[in-house]
Amino acid sequence: MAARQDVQQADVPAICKSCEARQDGLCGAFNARQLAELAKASSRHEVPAGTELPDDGTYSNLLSGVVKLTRNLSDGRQQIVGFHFAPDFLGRPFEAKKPIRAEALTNVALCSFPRAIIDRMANEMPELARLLLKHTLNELDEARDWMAALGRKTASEKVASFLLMVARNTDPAHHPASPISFDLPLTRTDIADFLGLTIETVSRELSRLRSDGTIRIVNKRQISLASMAQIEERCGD
Amino acid sequence: MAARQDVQQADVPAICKSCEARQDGLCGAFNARQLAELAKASSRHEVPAGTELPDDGTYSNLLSGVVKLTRNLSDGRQQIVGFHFAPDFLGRPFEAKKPIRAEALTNVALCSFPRAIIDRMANEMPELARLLLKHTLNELDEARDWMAALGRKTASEKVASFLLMVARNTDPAHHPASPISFDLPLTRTDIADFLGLTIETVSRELSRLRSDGTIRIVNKRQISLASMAQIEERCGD
DNA sequence: CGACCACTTGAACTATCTCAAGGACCGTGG
DNA sequence: CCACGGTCCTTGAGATAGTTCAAGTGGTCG
Repeated sequence: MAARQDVQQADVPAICKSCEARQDGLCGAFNARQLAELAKASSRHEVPAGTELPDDGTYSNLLSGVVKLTRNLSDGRQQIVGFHFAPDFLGRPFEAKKPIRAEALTNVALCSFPRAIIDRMANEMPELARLLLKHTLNELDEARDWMAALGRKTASEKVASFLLMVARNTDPAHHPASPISFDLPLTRTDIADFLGLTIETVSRELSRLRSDGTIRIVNKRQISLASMAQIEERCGD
Repeated sequence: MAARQDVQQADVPAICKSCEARQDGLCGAFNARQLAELAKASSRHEVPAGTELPDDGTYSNLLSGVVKLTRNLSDGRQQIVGFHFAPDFLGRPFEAKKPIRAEALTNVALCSFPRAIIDRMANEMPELARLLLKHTLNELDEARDWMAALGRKTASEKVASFLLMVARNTDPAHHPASPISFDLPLTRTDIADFLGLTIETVSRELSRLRSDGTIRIVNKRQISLASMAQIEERCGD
């Protein structure tokens, strides 16, 4: 077993060897042979912040950066319905009935595959199908968490919950009692569009959390928290 | 091809023959042999309105009735994060991180299977895995639609959108221009918990839609619409 | 330096909530 | 049959969280 692992390891394509997505992302499901096949069809590219990522039927590993997903009402009101942080996986087998736009919030690096390859592999590999399902269920759970936040939390709880989410994505293994600081990959407008608030309210609530001593605002985009646990108390759930 | 279909048809378990879920629900993916295997392990039962459906590791087809899914904040605030209408499919392979409660809103009939059987079949049948994924993606799209509604719609648009959703689930094939009437399977409290409003606001907005002439309130729980198209205009999207 | 952009802060406004009262319906028990 | 209490819903009046409008700060870039 250990030996077989080693052999496989040796055959892993060079481009995949250092790739984060092999551990936590989609590619963890593949063996060396499958990775080699995928690597042949994959293409790596980087896109600058602000670029819209067209829904062109490819699947991608998000190697670095942050992507937002938005739904728009007809008169221009906007709601961010989700984020992708590295090493998430983007793309889906079936079209959404109402369009959802994906846009890079930061510079983003992607490793993309044609849809057909993943779809075929999902047919052949139950564990890949299972992984895709698990991934989608996670997104569903997150969407439902935010439904509860949007429907039932106060502005202050929404902002705290948002900061906690970013902190968790910055360092998933962070100790709950120790301080942490991170850059917000979003403008106030994006935060407002995510939390269902106005930018003024977001700004005011951030100021309030600062005067509370719950957060420090280092540099508009850079926040530091005394601890995850402390902000968690403000989230209302 | 037609002949083979007939042979399969003949072997379909009696209990499945008249079942709605065979057409639109999960069981459409199975052939007669598979249905026979499933039917042996399945159990049909009915539960009265108000019953909590425990997350006991079974999967179920919802044969009739309506189920709500709720998330609660610690201080008792409640948000409904989704509904299941017949012939939806309930149950999931992986635990949610935060608990979600399912409760029957009306009397409900279920056809349940042990998780292990479905999970095994999903491993053996790529088209079942695909159906489960498609189903989950649909739920995700719906959750995101409601995120946009909760975050960005006015109270009046929320109520209109809710009525439209119920109307669509009552008769998915309904002509957009012709009148339709239906029973609300929810109390005002449930509607409020879904839309992130108070019951008073829900009541007032319903009254307003009635004086607008957009809806008729026949009997508190029974609503009739002049047309789907008309209510659609009030939804804001 | 000046213009611009993202952000903050203040003050007035408003959509929605809260609190309170009353109506309609329903089952229960006399 | 009616009286009773309970639940669900409606409506009104006042309170408030969050918005809107407006002014001002600070940083960045040409």
